[in-house]
Amino acid sequence: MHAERYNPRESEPKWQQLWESRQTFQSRNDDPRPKYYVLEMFPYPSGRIHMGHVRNYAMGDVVARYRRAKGFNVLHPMGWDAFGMPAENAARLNKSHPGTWTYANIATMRGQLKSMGLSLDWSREVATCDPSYYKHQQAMFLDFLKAGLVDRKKSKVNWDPVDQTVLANEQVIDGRGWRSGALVEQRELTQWFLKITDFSQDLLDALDTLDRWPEKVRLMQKNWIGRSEGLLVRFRIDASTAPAGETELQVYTTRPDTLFGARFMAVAPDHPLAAKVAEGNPELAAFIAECRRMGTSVATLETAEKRGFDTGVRVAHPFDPDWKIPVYVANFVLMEYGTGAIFGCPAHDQRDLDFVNAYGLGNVPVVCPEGQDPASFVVTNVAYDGDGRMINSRFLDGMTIAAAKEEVTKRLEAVDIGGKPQAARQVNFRLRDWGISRQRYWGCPIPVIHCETCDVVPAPKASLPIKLPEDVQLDVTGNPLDHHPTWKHVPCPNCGKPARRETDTMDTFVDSSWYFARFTDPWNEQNPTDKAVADHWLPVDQYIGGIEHAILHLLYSRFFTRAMQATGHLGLSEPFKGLFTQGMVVHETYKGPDGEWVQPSDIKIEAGANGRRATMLEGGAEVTIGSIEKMSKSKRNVVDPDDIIETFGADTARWFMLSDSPPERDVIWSEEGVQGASRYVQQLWRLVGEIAGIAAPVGAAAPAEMSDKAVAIRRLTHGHLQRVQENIERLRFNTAIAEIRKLSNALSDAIGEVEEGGVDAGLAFAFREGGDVLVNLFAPMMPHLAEECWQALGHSTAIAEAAWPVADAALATNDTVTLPIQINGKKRAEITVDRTADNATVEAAVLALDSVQKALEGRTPKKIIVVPQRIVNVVA
RNA sequence: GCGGACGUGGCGAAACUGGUAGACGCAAGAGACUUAAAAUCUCUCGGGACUCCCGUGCGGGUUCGAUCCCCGCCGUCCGCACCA
Repeated sequence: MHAERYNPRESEPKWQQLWESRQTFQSRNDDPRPKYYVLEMFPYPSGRIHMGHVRNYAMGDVVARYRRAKGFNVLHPMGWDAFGMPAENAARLNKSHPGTWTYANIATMRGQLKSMGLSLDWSREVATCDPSYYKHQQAMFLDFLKAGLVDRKKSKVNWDPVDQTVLANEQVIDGRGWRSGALVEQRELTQWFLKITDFSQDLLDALDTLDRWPEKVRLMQKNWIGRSEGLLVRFRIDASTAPAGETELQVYTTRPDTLFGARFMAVAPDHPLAAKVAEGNPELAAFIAECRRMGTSVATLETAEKRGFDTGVRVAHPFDPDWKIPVYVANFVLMEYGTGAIFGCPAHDQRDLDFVNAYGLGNVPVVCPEGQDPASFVVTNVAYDGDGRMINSRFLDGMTIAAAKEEVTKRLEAVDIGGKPQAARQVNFRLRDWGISRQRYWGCPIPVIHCETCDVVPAPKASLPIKLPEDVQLDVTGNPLDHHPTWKHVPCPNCGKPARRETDTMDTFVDSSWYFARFTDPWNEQNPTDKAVADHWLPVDQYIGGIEHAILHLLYSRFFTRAMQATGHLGLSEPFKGLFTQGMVVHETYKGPDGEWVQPSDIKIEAGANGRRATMLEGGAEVTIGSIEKMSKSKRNVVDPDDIIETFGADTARWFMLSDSPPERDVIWSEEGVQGASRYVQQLWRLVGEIAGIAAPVGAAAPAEMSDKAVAIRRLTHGHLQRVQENIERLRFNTAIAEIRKLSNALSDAIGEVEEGGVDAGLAFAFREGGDVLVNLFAPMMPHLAEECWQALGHSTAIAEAAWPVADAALATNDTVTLPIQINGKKRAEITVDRTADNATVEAAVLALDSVQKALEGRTPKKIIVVPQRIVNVVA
């Protein structure tokens, strides 16, 4: 007997157990069916899952279940991005071990994810903090080292004073650490680098092949890589002003055409020439020191005024040995980009203009906009960086910018100074190598040994994994590994003398740069991957995660895949074929009587014709409803997925997450919305019960004769089936859900109409088909309810193992179409014609209509436009 | 400053990228059932001077026809930011 209400609390665990016992979602590497790899960005085991996870994994699960039903061998794994600072902080607070905290969190969150009913292959679960995982990461580091993809160098690094560690450029957001939010300082340290810049050009070029990535992400990566084409120009230093041993100054420019507009040269405060001059010039030394102080944080740099210091050094203009140009040290020149030196052309560069205006150096425009009189064209406060013709530039005058660039380049390439041309074309990238050294305990140890005799020695592969010590003292300043009494002391693998281990660990972004490959063969003890297996599964067909990883994780993973290809671990260079970046989960904020943030579960909202009003559940005090913001602990506008699953069931939570907004946009979590979803769950349950009562038996053949009514139901069924399918494939979950609701509404209406008259064989068949299709359609979103309904409809196997229904194209389209008729662009009538009717027939039929003749008011149509199966427009 | 996206009812949105603007839902209102409430069911729901007209941020343009294409504004959000 069909129960009146569907009870998710009873049903959901029941079906989860069935799937688990039948290993429904385990995928085999030797399955001959076509593969489909669905992956959601794996979570950091922070303690509990949040609504963002629910949204992310609900989307991935729809794709996985849909593809499985479509006959693909689906890989849908889950793991844990388990190294990182929070574990260390928590362990220090609780006086325990980061691993204890991490594994406890993993256990909790695994349970939560399981309660969501996700179709995951848990047999492939990995945690990056496990030696069985990081062992392979260490092995790959050694492979990369051997292949020349690793560098160790002293460099200026971003130092996070709160986390007490180094950050990569990508991890500094607006001058602050991405995790701690602390103002980042600059420090000189010797660091390990992965040579991502070896692949700058390829990482840029291959963006064009990622046609299933969001345009926005591709553009962000393009800008981040920051390619520019320019010219390296050597300026001769005037001998009488040159510091000892200095003969030339090399600059990089993308505007060699503006060379005749040069007013000054500028070098970075860290430039060797600046240091040379400063040796005998205390004032300059002081200026450089001040620049360094200012430059400790990126944030202060942004607002700083342009300042400079004349070194007294003069260089000769490349095209005029008598033209001497002063060399400044300037605070706005970066040592890290180009050569750390520029030539300043103030008329056509805003920074240079600001600089000359501060120091009274003047400017000469050399590019004149089209239509401007060259004689009267002047630049005062706004530099001109647009197109135009060359002026005041001797042999370049009259040329376009492009022609002038080419001319200058050719001439200077032909000049020989000391056996080398005076200028060379050069491509520059903004992208820096990836500094991966972190001065933390809870990360993957870098597998090298420092020996006084042999210098840096790679750890032998047989010694891997180099495990973190269990007994660690975390309440020390600096790196706990470095402070460990014994861990770092090892004999040199080369000469056997006492040596010490590298105590820095790897950036946790290294861990997440290859986990997608590990999932393909997570049991492999010998190697990070089995190349053949990895090449079979990869690339990931659909990757889903937050936009916040547009650069960091996604760029690192693209690099890592290339590095793994270069070292023989993979046979491909792009890891993610399809990428989808989902929006955040946001929620209203509430403030109590004293202006304090109040959490949603503590208030009551009443809605009436005059709007909504909120009060405290306890005491009834007035609550102010505030703006809608990303769920965050600080604003207390969080909703716990556990509470929702407990109250409404996982299906309701999943359905609401998918239904309310387009997936790439933010979704507003609301109590009303969840209740709407919950109501729909019950509605479906009742509808399926009614259908089960009148439907033909499972597997019944279609009768030869069917009433119009039955055919109409079949048409609806197949039409909606086709559209839901299309929408899921395009990841348009919200519109897929709208189509499902249309089908259930239609079936419900149809039942209401036939009840009195009884059901003939045709109708019984149509309802059997409609009910089955309906349940299949919502099964990817609400898998537990679907199993229960599937059973209620008389099926004895699980719907999770059922094939997707096949849409009958003939039924999905009607024989006739109803066309709107416009008179002069305004809709005036409608006409129903045969789908295949030709334009002449349609025209005649339209003109024969009374309503059309009336609207024409006796005018003769000038033109009739018939767009087949769309519209008719009569122009009078 | 540079680059990009977006702007549609009270709200979330849809419109197969040039073809009936507002599907599907949320909220609200009216009614039915009920002693009552919840649940459920039915109806209304962009605006107006309501057989018609106006409406997709604003002002123009192209077109038989524009939410969609072009030009110019306004606003919101995001990314990068002395990158030479």
